[in-house]
Amino acid sequence: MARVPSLERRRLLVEAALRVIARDGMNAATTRAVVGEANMSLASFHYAFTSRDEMMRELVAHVVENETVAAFSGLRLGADIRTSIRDALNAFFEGAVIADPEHEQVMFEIMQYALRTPGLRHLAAEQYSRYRAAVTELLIAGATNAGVTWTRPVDDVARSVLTLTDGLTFGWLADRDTDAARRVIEFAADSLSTLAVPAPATIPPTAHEERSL
Amino acid sequence: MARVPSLERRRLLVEAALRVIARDGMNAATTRAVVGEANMSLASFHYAFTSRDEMMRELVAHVVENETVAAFSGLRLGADIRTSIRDALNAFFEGAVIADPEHEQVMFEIMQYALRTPGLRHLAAEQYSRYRAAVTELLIAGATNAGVTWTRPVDDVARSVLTLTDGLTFGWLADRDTDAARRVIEFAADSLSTLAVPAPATIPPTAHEERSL
DNA sequence: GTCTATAATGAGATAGAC
DNA sequence: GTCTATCTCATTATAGAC
Repeated sequence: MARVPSLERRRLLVEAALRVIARDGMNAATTRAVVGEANMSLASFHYAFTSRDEMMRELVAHVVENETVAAFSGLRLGADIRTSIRDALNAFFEGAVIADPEHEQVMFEIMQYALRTPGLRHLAAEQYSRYRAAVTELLIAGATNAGVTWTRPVDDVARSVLTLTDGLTFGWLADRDTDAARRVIEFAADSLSTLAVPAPATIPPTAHEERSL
Repeated sequence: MARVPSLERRRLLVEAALRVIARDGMNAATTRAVVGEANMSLASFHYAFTSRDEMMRELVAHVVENETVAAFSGLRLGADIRTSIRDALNAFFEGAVIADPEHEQVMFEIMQYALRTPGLRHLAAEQYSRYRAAVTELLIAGATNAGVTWTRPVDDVARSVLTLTDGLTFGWLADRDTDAARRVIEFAADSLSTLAVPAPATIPPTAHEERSL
């Protein structure tokens, strides 16, 4: 592989590493396995990165930066909040968890690697925070569509959503009981929809109220 | 260390390995690190186990066999189901997660190791099933105490409990936001208590009903 | 800029003395 | 049964030829 710019090489190596990790786990992502997956020489690796640690740091940062909950994009929001939540949870479960279990497992493993690696702990928190932000956007859109408002701070609701989806994913990875997972989704949709109430008719602030600030 | 029976040695090594894993993670549990922790020679290790893999298998099996949700034992169940659930979740969170985060992280890591290791996948499912069984017992006791019954199969309720506790633990490990976790616990207690309804007065089966079977 | 060859380290496992 | 010494192998990293 001749004349590949170094930055491009770094990207190719990180992506190869992610494939190796998805296939065989974090431990299997040795430098040799990664360069093999990328069809590069060992020397090319050390030309692009000074060490395996440096590549792993970049890999974690890359995931934190680029990972989004793809299953949620293009979701059609219904008029009923309970249905919207249920559809979104099902889209996540069928489109992300069942369709690509390795990917979800990799996300768990990378999170744990970050938690175990000095200097990378903050990236775990950052990744979790990004997930929450993505869910928050969805919750706001869904509530607007359904004409409801959340009875608790939307970031708290988002954390409850993530609590449920993480636990759901983890449990399914453990025993692959798809039917049981679907029943948990119904429970989750019921629970989350109790946090929404019909929105009051939108009242523009009166002149008085505006002045009082 | 003289004249220690081999079975005892195996146990000592597995326990040493668990300490190493809690301190430094699964990858750090090399045979050398483990025998160092156990104050044994490398040769003693290979006298007790034929290989590191064999020890890891035994370690996973040991955890599956012996791990219980210690925080739940000695829990006082109240008359109100919502309060019982809330107390139990708080006992778990304060007594297990916050008091010993490494231990919870080890459980996640061992689960993942089992999922990644051919021949050990079934142990992941078994561990999850044991957890469910433990929670099921608690749910039955709690419902009896509070004079309620569950509106869904109690195993489904148990899975929902585990979904919430796993997700809660995972989220807290990610960003250590204890206040946010406490708010999730309130949400979880609310949600789970909607699955209970007052029990009908206990009616002993009539002679007719008994004969009809 | 890229690759071959190899150094340096640390891993799991084993032979054989005691 | 136990320990010392050693073997073999895979890993990360580097030096130097092209």
